[in-house]
Amino acid sequence: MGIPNLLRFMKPFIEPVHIKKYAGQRVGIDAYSWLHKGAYSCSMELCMSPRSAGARRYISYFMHHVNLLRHHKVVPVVVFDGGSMPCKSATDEDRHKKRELSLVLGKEKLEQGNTAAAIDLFRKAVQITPSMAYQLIQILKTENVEFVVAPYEADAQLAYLATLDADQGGIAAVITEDSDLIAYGCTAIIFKMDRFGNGEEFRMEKTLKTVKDGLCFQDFDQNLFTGMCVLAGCDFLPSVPGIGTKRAYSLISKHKNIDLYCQVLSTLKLDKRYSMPDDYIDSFWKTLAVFNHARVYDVKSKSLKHLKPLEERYLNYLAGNLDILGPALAPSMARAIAEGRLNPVTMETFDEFSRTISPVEFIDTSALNVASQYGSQEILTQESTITICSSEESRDDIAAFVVDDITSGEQKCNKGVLALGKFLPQKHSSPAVECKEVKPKNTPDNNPFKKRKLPTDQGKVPDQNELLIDLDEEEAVVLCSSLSRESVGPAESLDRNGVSTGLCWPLTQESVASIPNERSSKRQSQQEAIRNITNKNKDERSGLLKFFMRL
DNA sequence: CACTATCACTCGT
DNA sequence: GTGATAGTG
Repeated sequence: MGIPNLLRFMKPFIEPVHIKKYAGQRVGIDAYSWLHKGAYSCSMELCMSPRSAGARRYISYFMHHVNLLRHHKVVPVVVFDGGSMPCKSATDEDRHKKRELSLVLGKEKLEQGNTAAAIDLFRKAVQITPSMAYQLIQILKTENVEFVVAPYEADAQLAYLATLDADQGGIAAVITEDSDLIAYGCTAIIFKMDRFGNGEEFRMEKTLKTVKDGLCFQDFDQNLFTGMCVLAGCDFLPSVPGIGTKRAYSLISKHKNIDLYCQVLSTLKLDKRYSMPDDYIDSFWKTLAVFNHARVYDVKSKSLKHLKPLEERYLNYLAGNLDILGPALAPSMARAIAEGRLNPVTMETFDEFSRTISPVEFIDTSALNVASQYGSQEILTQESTITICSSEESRDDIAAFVVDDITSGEQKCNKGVLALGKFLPQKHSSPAVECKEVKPKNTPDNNPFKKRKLPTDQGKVPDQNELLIDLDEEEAVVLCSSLSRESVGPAESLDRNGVSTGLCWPLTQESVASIPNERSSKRQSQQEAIRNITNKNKDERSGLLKFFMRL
């Protein structure tokens, strides 16, 4: 991914940094890198049962890092990838095939009972899908975290934002794992940020000024620097075999101050050592054009723009074939994509039924995930249905682990058990069967109106260890606020052996309060109305559903 | 000899 | 992503 070896090559110019350096400033986040790392923790679930609550742990991972930034008074701006670039399709396909292969092999290993090998393969098989991004976006919205979906590459969008002033929506730095940001000429990049906020910082101006370890970019400008990156090979264009970062650097160094690369390239072409594809020079120019002028979304004008204004020489060169910078999009489309309403890959609106995660769920998983580390019980939540897999205790004893334990740092299990009796669903005689019938056939089973798996569910042997509790949002909020104490700061989370696994952020009262209250009553009327329209035709139903879903 | 390509291994989750 | 090593000009 990115430019091979570039980070290693740039090591002399990369320094340790802590995120608090950016306190009070806006910092861009390459969503893909955190989504990918987060997906590591639930790769098996994502592969085998993507609709399960466990398959959403990546969201907790992501929000943990968002909260880390907010804790240090850094304003996160999350940037998602949009559509894929035409010129990258070869690389994309390649990766996709490898993932599918891993998935098949992983399933095989699982059948053979080799779980360890299966998990390993599932990790290689995880894909970050637009749907995963969409689900995260719903959480970001409720948490008031700014985000934007890039029309194409998130990297280009981030590099663009880094050129803007903060009051214009700009960002002071970018957090990513992708060295492409360097090629895009991003001014400040934080790589390898861990869960404590420590990372490694690259600054472009500094790099272009400093001489270190025999490396000198003083005669480089941004364009030369990007040219070097392209020569070394990137996702859009593989390098000429035998050329890596070092030779790319020395090639550009030798020809420095020569504003055209043609000489560099013709030297390369004449060099018998290397076999350069005939169309390499052509591709090189196009690739350089992408890194300089890729299409990005401009929040202010709510339309597409170029990363850097198009220079005339590119205009001539590309001969009107600007699609390689990302095909143009109508402003309305670009906006719908940027705001997360339109799937940038399929260009279809996201199915409203697939908005799966209510703020309630996030709160629960955030607080309870940590809590669950104190005991063997697994706590799953899904929508406002809170699933608690517990031991054989009676209903009233079913306990959510209380966050108090964690925040006080005590390593006790089940201390401060919260009796859930009062939240039990008796008053919701809301029959599961009715809800099930209302559900349109093609709706993903993770929609808010999905079947409620009750222990008494017909046709299914109830699992004695599984108890599902139906909460409406108001109740859930009460539950959550008692779980997450007021003004809880980051707390250390410990594993079963008492070893620190990092910090956690149970949501604060403030955060809980930010959930609009009217939602709960709306939701009740929703459910009621839905039940009443069981017999109406599908169109009418889906229209009504859509109406009620507009929260 | 310097460099790239490729492998196995590690980390965090 | 890193480090070790084999292969190359």
